[in-house]
Amino acid sequence: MTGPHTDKRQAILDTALDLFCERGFHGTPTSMITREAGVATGTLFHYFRTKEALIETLYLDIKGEMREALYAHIETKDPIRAQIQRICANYIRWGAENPRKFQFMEQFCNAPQISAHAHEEGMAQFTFVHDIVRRGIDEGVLKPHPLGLQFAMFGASTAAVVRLILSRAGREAIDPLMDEAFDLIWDGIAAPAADQ
Amino acid sequence: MTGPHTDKRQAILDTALDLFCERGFHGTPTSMITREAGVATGTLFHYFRTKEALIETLYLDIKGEMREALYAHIETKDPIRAQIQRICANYIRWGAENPRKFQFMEQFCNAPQISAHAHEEGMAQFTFVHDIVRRGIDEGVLKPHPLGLQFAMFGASTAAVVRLILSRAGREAIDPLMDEAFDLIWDGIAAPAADQ
DNA sequence: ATCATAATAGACCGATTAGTCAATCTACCC
DNA sequence: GGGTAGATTGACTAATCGGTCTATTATGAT
Repeated sequence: MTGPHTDKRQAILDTALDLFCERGFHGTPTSMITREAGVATGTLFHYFRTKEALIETLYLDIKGEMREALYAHIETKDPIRAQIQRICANYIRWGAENPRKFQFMEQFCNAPQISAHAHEEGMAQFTFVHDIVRRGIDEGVLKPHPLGLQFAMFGASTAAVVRLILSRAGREAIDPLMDEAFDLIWDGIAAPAADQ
Repeated sequence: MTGPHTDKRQAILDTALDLFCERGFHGTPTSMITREAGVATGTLFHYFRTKEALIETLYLDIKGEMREALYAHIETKDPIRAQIQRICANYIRWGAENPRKFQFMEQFCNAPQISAHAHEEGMAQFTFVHDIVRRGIDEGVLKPHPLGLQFAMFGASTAAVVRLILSRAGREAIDPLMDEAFDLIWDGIAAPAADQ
């Protein structure tokens, strides 16, 4: 799987991730990507038809990786609270361990440079979170507010915690902050009598 | 205040706001801005020294405007809960009524194209929110979590509500959603006994 | 009427861009 | 060793970019 083939392609993707984060899409010339990656300009366009195709591949790769991370150790049989806590912890840990990829998603998850089709495909990966929230509402564990509202607040709050952790960059352990954050989030979305 | 002077300068700012939102900073040529605004290239560089100066002016203008909106009808003597509800409502209404400006702030509030100095100056406008949250924690009305965590969650949740409203673009009244959203946010950050 | 200053215009310039292309290199099969 | 398909290269191009410059017009004070 790691031949001279995969190496250069991956070097281009890795370099592009860094540069797009730091300088934006149009702010990063393809010539800069290839120079930093140590390949020729032609090599980039051998693997990716256009610059847009490159960022779209990057976007879908990372979104898939993120989905895998969020989904880890989720047991459908567990109570809703435990499942949501798991997702929350998975998200925060993934973000803290992959700051570049987290930053990339924040910057480009609504960017016009990425086709609407890719945005849809990326979103579709997270229906399992939607389903869990819906079940929580149906079972009366979560407040009966609109699903979209609950989902949006849950996602936004968790992302905010990651941002906060990254801005303090390793100056404190993340585990206690993670638990405190879940308490805040849970109290917001859970029905009064149901939080254990 | 509205001479032929202010007109063209404002036309450039208005057009730049739209185009930067739709296409990003580097994705928007100055020539496109001037064409859409109906002025000559020279006129843009008469009012703004560089393209960066243009976006920085836009950024600080909007951030100031936003601060004014958030601060409206805040009475220091009111209870903390009422003040936070007011800010929350002000924010959501401003975002719903100024979708372009809201989108611009989301996209560029951490963008590298805007100087660190301008970012600082922009942030400094919102210390009054910080102060209210701190007072809430001191008085025991809000949970004793770290100020940064409380502040981040409050801001992120409110922004998420605006995003939700904008994505549904006028298909429902915003007032009920606004109240529901505040309930969620408040239950998350408030101390158990203190939500009234 | 005169003059100074600011507003406006758009042709123009050097630098930079995304993407091409013909040529070479590498790896592997027979 | 001969052949083939894919990987790799970097000089090259047509187009576009941010910004300059000079010229012209509008405004207003005296």
